Parts: sequence; structure tokens; C-alpha cells
Amino acid sequence: MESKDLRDAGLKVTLPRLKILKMLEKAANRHLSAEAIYKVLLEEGEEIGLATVYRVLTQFESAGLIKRHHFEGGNSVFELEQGEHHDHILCIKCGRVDEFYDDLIEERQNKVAEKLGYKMTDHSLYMYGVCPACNA
Amino acid sequence: MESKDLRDAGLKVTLPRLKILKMLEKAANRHLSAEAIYKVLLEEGEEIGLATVYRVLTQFESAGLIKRHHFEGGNSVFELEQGEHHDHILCIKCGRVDEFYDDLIEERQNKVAEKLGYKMTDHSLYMYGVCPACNA
DNA sequence: ATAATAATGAGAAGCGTTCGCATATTATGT
DNA sequence: ACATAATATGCGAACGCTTCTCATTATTAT
Repeated sequence: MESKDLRDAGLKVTLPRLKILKMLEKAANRHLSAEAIYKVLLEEGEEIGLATVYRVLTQFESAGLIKRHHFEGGNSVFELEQGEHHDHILCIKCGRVDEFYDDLIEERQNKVAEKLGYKMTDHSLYMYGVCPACNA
Repeated sequence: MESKDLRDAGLKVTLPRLKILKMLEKAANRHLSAEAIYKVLLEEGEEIGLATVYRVLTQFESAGLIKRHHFEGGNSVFELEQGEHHDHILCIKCGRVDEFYDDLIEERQNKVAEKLGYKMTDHSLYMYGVCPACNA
């Protein structure tokens, strides 16, 4: 039940927020831009402003409900936060996005940060290439 | 001699290009934004337009002379391409940028791409944290 | 229900970046 | 060196994404 998620996050339960949260939960594509969310809501006949979509997404991010990514050369995309951290690999031809997690990479990142004396707060690894389908 | 670098890259030798290339070679900070380059050139009394700086940087990038990075939340920065690939770790307090290279991380990235069937063309790893100086 | 509080939609504004065009600079052939 | 063709420049306007402003509307606490 989405209302509870919003209340737990300390956010008022409003129609735009419910709509956006639901869309992020049900989307076939896990990585949506603000623009994309806005367009779909319009098509579904909702009365919503683009500014609201951006505001709500930023609030969701602060509340830890979603994660924002800046993929190369594009705008920001958002995905539901569902527990475990993962990295991304993107197809430069068709835009497909795959997710992966590699223990060893994570471990080495921590080691590197430690060696350089940094207290790490965040990290992002994006890989770009041509996906299997686009190679054929 | 910078003129040769430009000619080798198939670019006409012009004053703006020479000035920008020299700045990238001599800058204390290896990572410069277009705006930063523009401002310094203005201060040095050069007659140059911001559009030219952007154009030239894009050309340099295409020619493989420099590399463009999109650090989180900021604008693009450029650094001279000097052979070996490396990754970056940034201080979120003071903006300091450190570079590192980790064989194992590179190797695992290739393995992951291979396993997912991608022909990798590029990858970027950025880490964010608080540097030693800002911890004190 | 009502009042107090916060969220919304619409459009304007912001920022970094790119474009269009008339002018100036560079490279080329003589 | 010189004229010519080709290309690059500076300027300001325009762009795309994102954030802000503010009057209106919805939500929550009383």
C-alpha cells in the first residue's frame, strides 16, 4: 500500500505522489526520467505539472525511496530503491540498461578509498557498450 | 610544441586552440571546466568567446587530446589525455579530485561485461567522500 | 467542519551548453 | 608574398533540463 510508504517517509499523501510512486513500482522499464513520467501521466489523463514531477522525485530521493542516476549524455533517471546496491551497464545503441553487482569491485573500491584516506559516502560505476541484441 | 599536436589531430592551428591547449597542459588543477578556462583567458586579456571554448574542447575530445568527465551535480570538466586510463575520487567538501587505478577493478569490469554479452566501449567510475584534509 | 499548513500547476527564470551568422583568420596554390 | 578558398571565431540568441515563484487547491490536525 503506497500511502503507508509515503507517510513513513514523512510525506503527505497526495495524488501526484501516489501516481508517481505507483508508476515507478509498475514500470516495465525500471529507469524513468521525469519527462517520461510526466508524459505517461498526461496520456493517462492526469492533471499534473512537470514541476511537480521534479519536486516529488527530489523528495522521494531525499526520503530514500528512489535513487537518481545521471547516465552519460542524458538527463537524470530514477529507479525505485529496493535494498541492495548495484551498478549499471548501458547499451549505447538501444538504450537498454542492465544491472549487476560484483563483490570484488565493491571491496576494491573500499580499499582504494581507505588507502587514499577518504571517508567514502557514495560511488557510481557506469559501463557503456553494445548489448547482445544489438550485436546481431 | 603545441602546433604539432593540433596539426596531428587534423585541426587548424589557431590562437584560441593554442591558448586552450597550453592552459590544459600547465594548469595546476588537472580538471578544468569550460567556464573556468574562459574566465582565465579573459583575465589574461585574451579576446575569446565562451562558445569557442566549448567548440574547441569538443573538438579536442573528438581528436582524443582530452577527456571529458561529468562529475556529480556539476558541469563537465576536461583533462589532458596522457596515456593510461584512471578513475576518480572526489571530496564533497572541498572539491579536491584524486586519481587512481586498480587493476583488479578493471579486470572485473571486463569480466562482467563479457558475462552479460556486452562489447564494452567505455566506463566511468566515480567515488565521492571526504578527503583526509577535510576530515581534520 | 474549520483553520493551519503544505502541495500543486503554470509559467517564468536559471544554468550549462549549442547554434546561426556575419566577420576574421588560416591554409593553399601560384 | 598574394589572392583565394576554406574554416574558425565572437557574439547573441536559442536550446534542453531543471528549479523557482506565486496564487490556488488539497491535506492534515483540531
